[in-house]
This record gives sequence, C-alpha cells and structure tokens, in this order.
Amino acid sequence: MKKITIADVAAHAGVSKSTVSQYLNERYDYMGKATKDKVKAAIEELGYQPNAVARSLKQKSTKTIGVIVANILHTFSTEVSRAIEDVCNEEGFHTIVCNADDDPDKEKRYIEMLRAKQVDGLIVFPTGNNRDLYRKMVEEDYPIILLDRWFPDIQLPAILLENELASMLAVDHFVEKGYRKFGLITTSILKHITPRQERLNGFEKALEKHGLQANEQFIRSASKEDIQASLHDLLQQPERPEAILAGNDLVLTEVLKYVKQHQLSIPEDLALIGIDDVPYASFYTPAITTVAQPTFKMGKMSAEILLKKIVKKSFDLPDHEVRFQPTLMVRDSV
Amino acid sequence: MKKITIADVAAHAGVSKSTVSQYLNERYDYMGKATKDKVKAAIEELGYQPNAVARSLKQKSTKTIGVIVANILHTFSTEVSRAIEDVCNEEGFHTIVCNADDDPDKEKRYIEMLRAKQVDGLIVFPTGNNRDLYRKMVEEDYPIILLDRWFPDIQLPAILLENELASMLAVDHFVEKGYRKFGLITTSILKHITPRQERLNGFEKALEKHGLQANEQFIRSASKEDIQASLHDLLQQPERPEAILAGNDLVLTEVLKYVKQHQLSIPEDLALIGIDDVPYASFYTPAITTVAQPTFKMGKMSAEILLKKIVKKSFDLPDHEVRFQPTLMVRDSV
DNA sequence: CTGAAAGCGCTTACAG
DNA sequence: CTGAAAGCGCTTACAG
Repeated sequence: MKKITIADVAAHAGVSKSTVSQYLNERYDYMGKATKDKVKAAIEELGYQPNAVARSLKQKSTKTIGVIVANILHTFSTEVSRAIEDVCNEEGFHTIVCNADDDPDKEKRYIEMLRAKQVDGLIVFPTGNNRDLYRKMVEEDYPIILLDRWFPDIQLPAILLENELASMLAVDHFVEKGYRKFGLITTSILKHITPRQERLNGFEKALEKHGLQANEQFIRSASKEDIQASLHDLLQQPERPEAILAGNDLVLTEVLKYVKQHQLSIPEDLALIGIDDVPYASFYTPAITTVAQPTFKMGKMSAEILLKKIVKKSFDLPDHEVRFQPTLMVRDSV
Repeated sequence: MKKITIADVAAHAGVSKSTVSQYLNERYDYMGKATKDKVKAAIEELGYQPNAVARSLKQKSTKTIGVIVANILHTFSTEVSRAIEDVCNEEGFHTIVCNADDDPDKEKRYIEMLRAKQVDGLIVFPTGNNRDLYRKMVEEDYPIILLDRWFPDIQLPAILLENELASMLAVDHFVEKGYRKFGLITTSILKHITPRQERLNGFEKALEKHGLQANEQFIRSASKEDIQASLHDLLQQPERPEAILAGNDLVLTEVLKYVKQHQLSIPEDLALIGIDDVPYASFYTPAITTVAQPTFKMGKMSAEILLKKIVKKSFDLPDHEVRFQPTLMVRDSV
C-alpha cells in the first residue's frame, strides 16, 4: 500500500505538482475550471491525503501547540487544558498535552521535545525551576504563556488566579459564620509555587484584617501522603481550629477521607472550604463550600492570546500577569 | 533569531552534514574521536536543536500516536489515556489525545487530521459510526487499536471490559444483600454502543440466573440531561425498584444529585451500585459500592501492543477482542 | 573514516 | 493560466 503523494495526483490528472498544490491550498485565482475538475477527480480517485509533515517542514508551522501541565491530577489542569483544546480546535490547531508530574526535569525534557517537534507555541504550568530555559525563550521571543504559576522577574505573559483573594473569600465566609479559629492546609510549600504561596499570604492577610491572630501551628503544608497525618496532629492541638481551608482539590480529598474515617461531622465538628470547585462538591453530603476558579475562562484566554501571537507575529503578548477572580460557592460545609 | 540547522553545525565544526547526522544518531562505528569532539562542541556552542519535523519526513515516522476518546468526560477515558501516555512516554513516543465528544463527524475529522499528521498509529474509542473508515484502515494494515467499544464484524484488535460480567457482579451483590427489585439506568442505548448494550444484556442474564423477572419499566436509558427525570419517573412506579445499577460514572453522578435533592437515604431508600470506580467513591457518604474497570491495565495493554506493532511491522496485532475483568468494590451503598 | 548527492513530500517565487 | 526549479532540514546508501 504505497502512499499516494502529490506527484501521483499530478501525474494522474495530467498537470504539474504546483497546480495540485495550488488547488489544495485553495488558490484558485487563475485556475481554469477544467484544471480544477481534473485535479479534484484525481484526488478522489486516488484517495489522496496530504502529508502534513512535509507541509510543516516547508511552511515552518505545525499548527500545533504544546501544553505542559505541572500535575494532571488537579481538576484545574484538566479543565483548563480542555478549554485550551476547544479554542485550538476551532482555530484548526492541534494540542499536545504533557504532564510534568511536578518534576522539573520532566518539564525540561517536554519543552525540548515539543520544540524539537516544532510546535508553534507553548502554554505551561511551570514547576518553578528551569528559569534559565524560560529566560532563553523570552530572548528568542518564542510564543509562550505561563498558567497558574509564574516568575515575577521573568517578562512572560501569565494567566493567574487572584490567589490572595481566594483565601480571603474563604476566611471572610468563616468569620461571617462565626468561626474564629481556622487552619490552612496546602500541599508542600517548599518550592515557592505561586498559588500556594499566595494563598498562604492571603490567608494571613485576611486574619489580620479581621483582627485575628495567626497561629503558626494552624498552618500546615505537607505532601499528599502526609496530609492526613498532619491534619490529625493539627486536630490534637489544645486550641484546635474549628474550620479548615483546603488549599486545593487534592488537599480537600485527603481532608474528606480523614473526616470520614474519623466519623467527624461537617460542619459541626469541623467546618470546611476547599479552593477548586471539585465536580462532586454540589452533591456531596454535606455539599461542600468551595472557592471556584474560572478554569474555562483562564484556559480560553491563554489559548486565544497564544494563537493570536502565533498567527500575527507583530501582536505583542502582555509581558505581565493577568489575574482572574475566584468565586465563593456557598454550600453546606461551613 | 535564525534557527540553527545541521548545516550550520557542520560548517562550524568543519565537517559534512552527513557526519553531524551520524553523530546525532549515535552511529559512532567509524567516527574518529576528534571528529566526535568537534561536532559535540559545535552543537553546544550553537545551541543546536534538531528539527523533528524534517527527521520525520525522511524517516516516515513521527514517533507519535493519536488517541481519540469518544467522550473525555468519563473518568474511564482520562484514566485510560493517562496509562497510554505513560507507556508511550517510556518508549519515547508522543501522544495526541482528541475528544470526539460522541460525535462521529468529529471522530472522522480527527482520524483524518491525525493521519495527515502522519501519526504512527491510533488508539480509538469509536463512536460507533464510520465503519467504512475503519474497514479501509484494516485493508491498509494501518496500526490501530479499538478501546472500550468495538465492531464485532471488523477484524480489528479491541480492548474491552467483560461488560456482561460487570452487570452480573452488581446484580449478584444486590441479590446477596436481599434485594429483589432493581433497575438499570444507562446513557442512551440507541447507538448500540458496546458497553451499554453488553451491560444491559448482562443485567438481564443475571436476573434470569437468579430466577427474577425483568421488569421492562425498570430498565431506563436516557441522555445525561434526562436521567434525573427518568429516575424520578422510575421511582414513581407502583412496584418501584429498591436498588439501582448506574451504567457508568456520568449516570451515577446524576443519580446522586437526584438522591440528594430528594433527600433519600442510601441504601435505606435506594441501594446503589455504579459501574466505574469514581475517585470519590471511597470517601462519599455513604461510601459507594462500585464495579471497577482495570483502566490502567487496559490503557497499558493497548499502548504496548500498538507500539509493538509500530516498531516491529511483522508483529501481528490480535484480530479479535481482549477482555478485561471488572472487580466489585464492596462499600456501603448496598 | 568522511563527504557528495539524492530524496522524503510538500510550497512558492518566478518564468512564460 | 500553468509548470520547472529550488528549497524546507534532515537521513542514508554509496563512493572513495
């Protein structure tokens, strides 16, 4: 089963390769009706399918973008990348999604692989390392957008949540409901990952605003595996918190597992808010109050400006961050 | 910022392009140490990155496979595609995942786009139409694996769940727990989609096995939007079922929403089993009894045999279906 | 041990 | 209105 090429079509139709190519690219300006028909017939008879690889080589565009998420396990990542795919799809672009698995080396390898494949641009949720790599891409003016996390000192467009506000919305709500002692649990903060750091800052600022004292013991950061132990320890404290803010969906899951296992009642024994509006929040019992990120909008915007930059070289991407507003979804866990 | 090509490296190192290419492909057999070092240095100095598109054109292999899922909203799809990506990643292959959104036209367009992009093979969850397209690919001996669904009359390898057994496990468990009247809800059965049809068959066979009479009124199939209404109607029946088997994760979600809204107690008012071990099953209250699919194993196997076929042309893919066993996860909803 | 040349399947500027 | 030719950035069989 030999592959049919443009040369076969040309021969079959009795025209030149150029003409077939013109036809394929819909440059009909000077093409005679008869020629057009001949080519069309030849393509159909032979079942010809153009080779996009050859085309890309010549055109220096693959009509493909790469997206590298830091960790695909977050619903945030899957929702955002779905939005990105939708936009790309409408514009005739393909998407290759890679999962860096929170590993900077993997991230680096993916960036290199994707660039070797000549993707036209990149949307990445950076792990936090590889700063030099990003700096180099800025210099090259390579089309790239950061998502969820950023480097304040590297001039790259970034689409971020107003993370401090996310924590503040939660704290305000706790306070409004009469709680005064609350804890924050995040996944490891060590790596100075933007949202974790900012959510922590927002949490502390909100306490201050309400004239409450931050108890350092009530702020925990642990790896996914250690969250339950950390929470357990936290709840054994003499002045234990009555309410917990879960820094992301993965933390929330662990908290809910713990709560179930220890047969605590929400919100009686422990009030709870999660950042990230998990899919089951509305039909969980009790329905879980969350702070929702506008995942769809964030994905949409990053894809839109990236594609704009790709299509129109002169378009300048914003060289700073763009912030999106979180929304409190009031339900029954507080 | 001009792209550095192999010609630049060759010039810089004072050797020919062939030699640089040999070096890149690690064909060191006859290469002098001095040459090797020169080339290495030139590559580093220039920051040369090979162009995979050019390479693919020549080698007629993109080291990329396409996967088209029927509907990405199912956790099954995301889990399986994650397993596929893992395997591919280990073997140095890339994956482009597309979502057909249950739309045969979209499926067709994706297949054509991916083939135009010269992917080396395809794993697809077929929507059910496009039979001719699949037949043609069989004729061409194009590497393709079907997943979750298949065409019994088209000789294509397919990785499937033992769907009848999935229903039977559920029914057996209901019976064991003393239930005698149960319903089955699936998403639309109209299109004769393999798992839905087979789960229905399994359900009916299981009833028969237990000497129970199938009540046609208790078997419902509706679009996602209509499930709650359908369930409502079902529960208004005079002889209403005491237990429900949700045919997949999306159905389960709708049932849980309904249950919550109508303040029913599980399992007292309604016992429940869902096919697909949803992530929240274990920490939902009550913890939900499910029938789990070995999603990881299924994805792994499809990727493995596909890659084997791609790498070793002579390897013959199975020309029939391979079935995987479901597992009952006993929890508290029955 | 290394290089010149052909070729992968397209597109495009230019000639006629 | 259409075609011949060059070229995109690689790889590879072959010559030396």
